[in-house]
Amino acid sequence: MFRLNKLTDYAVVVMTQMARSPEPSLHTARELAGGTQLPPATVGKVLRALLDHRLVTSHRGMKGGYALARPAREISVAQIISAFEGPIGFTECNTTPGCCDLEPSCTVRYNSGVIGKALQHALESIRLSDLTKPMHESSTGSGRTVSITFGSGENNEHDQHHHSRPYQPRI
Amino acid sequence: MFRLNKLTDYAVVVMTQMARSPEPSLHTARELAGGTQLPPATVGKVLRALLDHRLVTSHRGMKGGYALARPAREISVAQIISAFEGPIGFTECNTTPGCCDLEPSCTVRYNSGVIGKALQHALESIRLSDLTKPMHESSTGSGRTVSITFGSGENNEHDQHHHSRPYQPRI
DNA sequence: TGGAATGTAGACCAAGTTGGTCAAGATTCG
DNA sequence: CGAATCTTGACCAACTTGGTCTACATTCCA
Repeated sequence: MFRLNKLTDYAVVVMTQMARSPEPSLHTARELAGGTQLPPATVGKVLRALLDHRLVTSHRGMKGGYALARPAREISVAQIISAFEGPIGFTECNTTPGCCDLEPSCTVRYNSGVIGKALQHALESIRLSDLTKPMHESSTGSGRTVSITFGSGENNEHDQHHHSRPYQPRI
Repeated sequence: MFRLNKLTDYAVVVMTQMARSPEPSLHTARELAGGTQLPPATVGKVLRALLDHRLVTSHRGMKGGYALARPAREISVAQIISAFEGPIGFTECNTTPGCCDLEPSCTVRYNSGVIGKALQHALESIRLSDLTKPMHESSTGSGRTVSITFGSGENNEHDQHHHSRPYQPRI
């Protein structure tokens, strides 16, 4: 496997469904369930979790519903995944420090930490607005490229500057 | 989470431990358990699974043990992961075709398939020989870079050529 | 003001997965 | 033969997962 949980998958699908409408629009859980062919109760559960992590906003009452908390191009896939699965990391040791007590064999653990960070950066660069249209298949200049660099372990806050707009999405 | 199972993690650790010795060397399960601080029975289970997937070879008897099936730089992290977790993919739909019946909302699924393939290519480029020494932290030219390109969906067998030696490991 | 439509909260559970142990057997070496 | 090792498979407690259900709170509108 090495794949997302279903609920996380649903979260991406549901949020993408919301992102299809022009920006500030309300969607009821039932409407989103219909549009995504998912069980309404499960969609409700997903939306509640998204609300807890401030990825959507909610409005109660008869004309209530959910809306994206931010514009679609400012919501990354990594943010949705972390909301459901906690910090992105290859191994338990990468996310909960102290669980493996600095064994000498842990160059592996260290390196998988580097790999995990690289994956996270890649997922951080993919935005909700990228998912509403199928990604292009041409392998020429029209494709977007994400560079994953190994060996930049400690320079993360330096990279952080790019996170608000790392690549110009081509909608 | 979005992380590997423990057994998969153990597999990487155990195989890296084997890769530390000069190339064709035998290791008993007990010795590997000692070197990695893992329960011997669990290491045995891991090695059996690795054997099923032809990632190690075994020699029975009193002077028996396990050895890497190929040189360490020809074994990728992706191969180890797939052995334990099946095909690498973001969602169930990406790996078991037909489970989601071509819903119109499935541009998401298609795109997550593209993402999954990109992750797989990145993991394919990381070899066992890269894990025996800690990866360098310099962010200059000495770091290795893996380019993940979106939009190259159908060019996989073209990329396959690189898999036997995609990047010159710097041991 | 009341009722309908919506979100909110949490309990609940069947089914599956995970990580680990154990025991009995097969193979090889000396 | 006997010791050391791999081989096979059963086994299980603990946890996770996905999904449902019930009861309640809030808002809108007639």
